[in-house]
Amino acid sequence: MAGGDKPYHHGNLRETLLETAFRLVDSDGVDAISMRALAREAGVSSAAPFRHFADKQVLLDAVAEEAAAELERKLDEATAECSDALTQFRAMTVAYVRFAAEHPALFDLIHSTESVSRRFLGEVKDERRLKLIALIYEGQNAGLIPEADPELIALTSEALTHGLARMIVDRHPRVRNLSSEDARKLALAATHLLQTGIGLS
Amino acid sequence: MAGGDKPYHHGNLRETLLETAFRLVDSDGVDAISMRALAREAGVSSAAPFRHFADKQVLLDAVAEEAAAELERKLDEATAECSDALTQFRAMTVAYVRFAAEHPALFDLIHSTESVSRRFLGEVKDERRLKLIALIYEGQNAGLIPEADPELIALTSEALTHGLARMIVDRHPRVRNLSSEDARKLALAATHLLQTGIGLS
DNA sequence: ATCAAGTGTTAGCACTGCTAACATCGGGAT
DNA sequence: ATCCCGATGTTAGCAGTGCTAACACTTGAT
Repeated sequence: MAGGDKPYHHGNLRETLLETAFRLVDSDGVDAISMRALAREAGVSSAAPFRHFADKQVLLDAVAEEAAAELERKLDEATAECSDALTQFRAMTVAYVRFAAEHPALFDLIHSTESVSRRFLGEVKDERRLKLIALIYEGQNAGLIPEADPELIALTSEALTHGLARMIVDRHPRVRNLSSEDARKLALAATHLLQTGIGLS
Repeated sequence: MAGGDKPYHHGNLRETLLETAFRLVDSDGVDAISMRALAREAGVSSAAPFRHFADKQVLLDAVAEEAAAELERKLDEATAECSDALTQFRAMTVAYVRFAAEHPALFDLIHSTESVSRRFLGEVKDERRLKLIALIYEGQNAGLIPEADPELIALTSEALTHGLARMIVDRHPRVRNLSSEDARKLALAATHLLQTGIGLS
């Protein structure tokens, strides 16, 4: 058999496109991808991708979803080995900032993709927020945390984490060119400071 | 004279393009602008804009610069009527978040434009950070603020502010569909919480 | 008056997202 | 076994994009 003759049907174009797009976004940013280029890369005609993704945005949504899942996995890994809730929270913050530092384009895509942002941040992260709020209640009952609205305290923590991550992604001068190890230290220091301030420790 | 005959030269194409682009980004987002559309809008041929802006990115840089200046103006206005440094800091935070809530696309553009981000955040905001750090030193000398690295404390405050703004721009579920009045309250509450925690008040 | 610089024009290239019409394959009902 | 139909591929082409080259007009300094 002359092995070179590829079959009429690709086999699993959808996943191939998704993986290629994921890699490309991660390395070169979201603007670097084009349907036609993806098609070429997969050795397929320029119209083929549209059999699997209604339009470019749908493809990007799918990539964002994948990226969100990856982030989620990293967060799970990070918290898995922590015993108490407080250390879990710290580990999560560090992992979040670290992901942003290591995959800025993916991080950006996740948050700029309306549908995914809604689903991921809405559903998945809600249980984490509930955990956090539970922890805050706990702390308040023990008299360790001031009697401010727990939702507000949770939101403040999230804002700090997201802000740190964003400053890195946006290449804010103060935080530019940080190794992910530096990012880790910074996240740890900032959250520690916040927690010390708020009274978590 | 038959008034309709427009002259060969537009007169001030550059500024017209800039203004139109600014308005369009603000209302419809950065993806809504195209050189050709801007040219049409200005009643000029599609190649004309390139006499004034080497490429699209340069045009966007200029818009971002304008937006950054606008933000700066808002921050100045906000702090102008405040006496003590602490109230100034709070007002600045509120104004920053408010700008993000009211002009998400411009806010986004500012931070995604490498050159402007470097200049604006690097130069202009540096003096504000110095002010903030001075305030923190003051607080530490008076024993009101724990002896953590002032730079770190300043960075933490900035991260919180930027994070809040970003959560709004990114339409994070928790802060979605916020009126700018709500944004004001939220920013105030969060910074107050942070300051209370850190010991600024 | 002339000439160079500045600013506009047209035409066109290479690329993009996307669609329509047609081709091919594979698997389930007959 | 055959038919056929849906899934998935193809080619051709439209409208739009950023950008460039070659040319035209205007204006101000010499």
